[in-house]
Amino acid sequence: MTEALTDIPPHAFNELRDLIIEKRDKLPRRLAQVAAYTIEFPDDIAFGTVGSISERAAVQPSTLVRFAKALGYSGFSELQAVFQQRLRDRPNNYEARLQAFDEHTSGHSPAMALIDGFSEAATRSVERFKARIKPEDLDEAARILAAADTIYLIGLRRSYPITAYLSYALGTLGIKTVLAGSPSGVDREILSFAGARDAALAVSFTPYAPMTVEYTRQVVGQNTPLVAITDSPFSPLALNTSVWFEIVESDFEGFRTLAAAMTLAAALAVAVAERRRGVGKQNENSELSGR
Amino acid sequence: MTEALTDIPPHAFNELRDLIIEKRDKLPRRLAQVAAYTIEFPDDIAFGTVGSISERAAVQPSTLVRFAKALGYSGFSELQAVFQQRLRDRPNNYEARLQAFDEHTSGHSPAMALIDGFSEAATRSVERFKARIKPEDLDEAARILAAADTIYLIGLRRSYPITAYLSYALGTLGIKTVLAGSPSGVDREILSFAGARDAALAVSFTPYAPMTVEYTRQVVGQNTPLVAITDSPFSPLALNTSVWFEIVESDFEGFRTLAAAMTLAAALAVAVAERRRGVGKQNENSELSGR
DNA sequence: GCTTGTTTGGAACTTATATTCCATTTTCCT
DNA sequence: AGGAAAATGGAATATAAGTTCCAAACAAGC
Repeated sequence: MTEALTDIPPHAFNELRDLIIEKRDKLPRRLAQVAAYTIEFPDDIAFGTVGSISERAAVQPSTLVRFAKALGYSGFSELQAVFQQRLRDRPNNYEARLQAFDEHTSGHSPAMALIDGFSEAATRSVERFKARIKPEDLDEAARILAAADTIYLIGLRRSYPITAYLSYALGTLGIKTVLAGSPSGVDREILSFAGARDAALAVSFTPYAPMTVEYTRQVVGQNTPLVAITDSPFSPLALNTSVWFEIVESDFEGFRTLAAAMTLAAALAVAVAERRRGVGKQNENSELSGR
Repeated sequence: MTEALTDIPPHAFNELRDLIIEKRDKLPRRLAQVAAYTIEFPDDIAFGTVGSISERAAVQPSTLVRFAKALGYSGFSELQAVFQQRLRDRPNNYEARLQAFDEHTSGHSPAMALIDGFSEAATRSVERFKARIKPEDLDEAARILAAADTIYLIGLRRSYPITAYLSYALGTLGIKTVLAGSPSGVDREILSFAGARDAALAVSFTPYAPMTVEYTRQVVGQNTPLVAITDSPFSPLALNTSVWFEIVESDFEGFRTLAAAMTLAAALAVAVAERRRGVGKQNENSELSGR
């Protein structure tokens, strides 16, 4: 019988492709025929039905199922999901054409230079952040914040959008936050309520806003655990801090974006929520179930 | 019965997209909802089943069939074929695919999975934004905002960090702004001062905060020029707007980042500042230069 | 050339998918 | 407000799909 020849079949298209090419010679005639067809017309595998594909590949429908099983999948649908995943969320024809259009109509305009510059700065910032972050820091920060009764968010000026976003994101996740630094301006009184059972998250970049530093000292003095997001190990926020993240944003024309800090904020919010929810379910990557 | 409104439905995705956008306003509520979903998640239409799509779009399966028929197709499958065709026979940007898969399979710890996921979402958002933006829109927006006496910034909830950032960035560039949507909450009175010589910038994403829509109507009613940042041509902000930007942020585990919107905000701030400086130099006795 | 194990074709079966239909709700007009 | 028309939700139905099964064909070893 044509049993599964593989332990775990690949999820990624590239691996599957390599597997098919490698197995090709060892497969019986009809299955090899299918293998060739899948390599030559991957789009057809992604969109067709067992009936339509088998017709075009000149085999029986059952042969397609056998082929999938020979590769270790439970059936044809599972194999097909890999071919579909390859086409999802990719830049498509429509967008590619738009892009081409934009590039040759006004690729050199001053406006486009700004867009390009800031886009590149954002992408670089995010990439560097990803490369440098220590996952255990994220875990630790999530632990601290998840254990907090209330999370006090401290951020002024350029950092304020970050804390504002965290306030929103954590709020939608059902986590209580207090946002300092808003134009209302009664921050010190608000922060005086922070205690050991709460936690604070402070964000500040060079040049550090004196208020942020002062507020941070205050809450630390009240024995409130602190998580900091800043841009240098020498930042005043990095001292007396339970855990801190270093975020260095690339700049363009002297302006720094917030892309990396925002990315960290989003990840942090979800990490906290997941931890609160208990260990919850692991992120199942079973988005492949379609059809 | 919802009869076919069209003679022959389009075969090409671009035509279909235009048709949907055009028809959108004339369609009943649920069908309009489907219209918005098809524009926002075309890949899902291409690959999903009636059941899965209807679930994610929060409508009944029958509504999808009705939608297809309202557009002139014989059924949903015929409509779906157009969405599939769009993804077929694409140019082989094989490198991009390889890269995407490598990134997708990298992270191992749950924390790193979050970082990777949001980083990828941020990068994708920025790339897509860069590909789709029309530089002349940026020029036009900069012209409007540079000519303004005061710039009124309207953004609530998820959009608030964007306007908060703009408030900071424009402020450091010496441009007068008023930020609505802050927790202080006296927005309507503040916005009532906006006039024809000012300008407003509104930011809102699905689900549109009713307050944002209301504020926007108010300032437009006061003849204040409006620049909007939103996520769909169907957004209430895209109507009655001098110029608007479409920002579609990729999501990860249902959470959207702000990377693309922030990038646009940064570019916009600098573009406005540059234009002001330029105008000031060119005609020094201009009434616009004063501030 | 016979036997054994594998492969293949095609029909039967089972699952799930798209579509239709109808009762109910909502909207719009008088 | 009252009534007609349109729209909606949800179950029922018909269709199509994927999968399994078995007999026939084939290949390999004795």
